[in-house]
Amino acid sequence: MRISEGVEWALHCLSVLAALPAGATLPGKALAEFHGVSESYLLKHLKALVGAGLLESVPGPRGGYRLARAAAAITFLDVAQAIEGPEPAFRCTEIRRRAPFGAPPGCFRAACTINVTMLQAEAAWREVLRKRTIADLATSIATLPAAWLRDATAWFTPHVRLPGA
Amino acid sequence: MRISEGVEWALHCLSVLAALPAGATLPGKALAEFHGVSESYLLKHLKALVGAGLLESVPGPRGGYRLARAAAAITFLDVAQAIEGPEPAFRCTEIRRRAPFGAPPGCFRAACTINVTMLQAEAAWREVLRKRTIADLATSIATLPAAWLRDATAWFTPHVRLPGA
DNA sequence: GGAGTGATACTCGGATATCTGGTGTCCGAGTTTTCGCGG
DNA sequence: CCGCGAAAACTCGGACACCAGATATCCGAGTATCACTCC
Repeated sequence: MRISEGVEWALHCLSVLAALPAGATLPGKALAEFHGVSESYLLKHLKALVGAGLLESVPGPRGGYRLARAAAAITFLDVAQAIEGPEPAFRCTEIRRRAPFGAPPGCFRAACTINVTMLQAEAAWREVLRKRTIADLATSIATLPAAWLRDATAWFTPHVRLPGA
Repeated sequence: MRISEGVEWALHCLSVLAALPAGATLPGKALAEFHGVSESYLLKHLKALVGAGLLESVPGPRGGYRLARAAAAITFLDVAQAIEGPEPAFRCTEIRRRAPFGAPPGCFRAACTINVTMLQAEAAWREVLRKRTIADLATSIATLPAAWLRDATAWFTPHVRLPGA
């Protein structure tokens, strides 16, 4: 079991976008350079976020990405499912039905206990992620040293495209 | 994110072994045939369970596998970690440190909130699996139709090796 | 000086390679059984 | 009839291919900007 690092990238990018003025866009190139990752590959993940309705993309010069809705309305679960897909991690293949002798009809009408348990565990996992939003990340970023926040703001400013300008 | 189907196979095999008389062994060939899966590949997973201390293997004719401890003392979590490995599914790569401008020393002393949250979600996942044991599977199997249980017992009997015999 | 127009530069989007890890298979090491032989 | 021993059969264990999905990259479509020309 392994979670794609695209989830980590997406969460960091969303936290950056949440710190921008309302409506402002930031190109993927800036996001990639800031995080020290491949721009081309990051775009692949950002595209998934656009498809999931978490981001909006603006084409052309002065374009980029911006949040599609309020940061408080974007949960970690939304991001994880946008990147990893909605399917559960555990998929029951019903091997109990493959016994070499026949089974009476309706024998396995009840759901497989193994499957039920694994899905319960995943539900607990999702429940934790559903309670955390991108807005929570913004508050935690505010606790970083003021010097770093100033440097970060200075670095981002030339790349930010304000809506009215 | 995807859980190896080896976890499903292992859980089903353990539930079968838990239904045998105490100390009896069952060869991997019978387990594979019963579940309709590749014997060679199943052995790979059973070997992992032996390495994790959940199963004991007996070599030679009249050999096979048996539980290393009581079914009630083997949790779903033990099985999942034996197959998937102990590492967390989410691995923080600390991309926040890669900003193109320097960071003051000790700037990121606090743990990354993203990492903390993802690990909390995994902890919730593990907590559910820690509460379920192989013994729980045995009780759920008892609810299957009596006809099927009789057929299953009849099919397994020639393959079971009792400890004293 | 202002409007129109073309070229330009920059953006995202999709199609295409590469690579790691799970999946599947094979052959070898070890042990118990079994059969044959001798006493 | 009983004990001994070698061969055989069956088991697990580890090493070797194969394949799907994640990773990484490149090129093309689209749009706002900018410069230039003309009125």
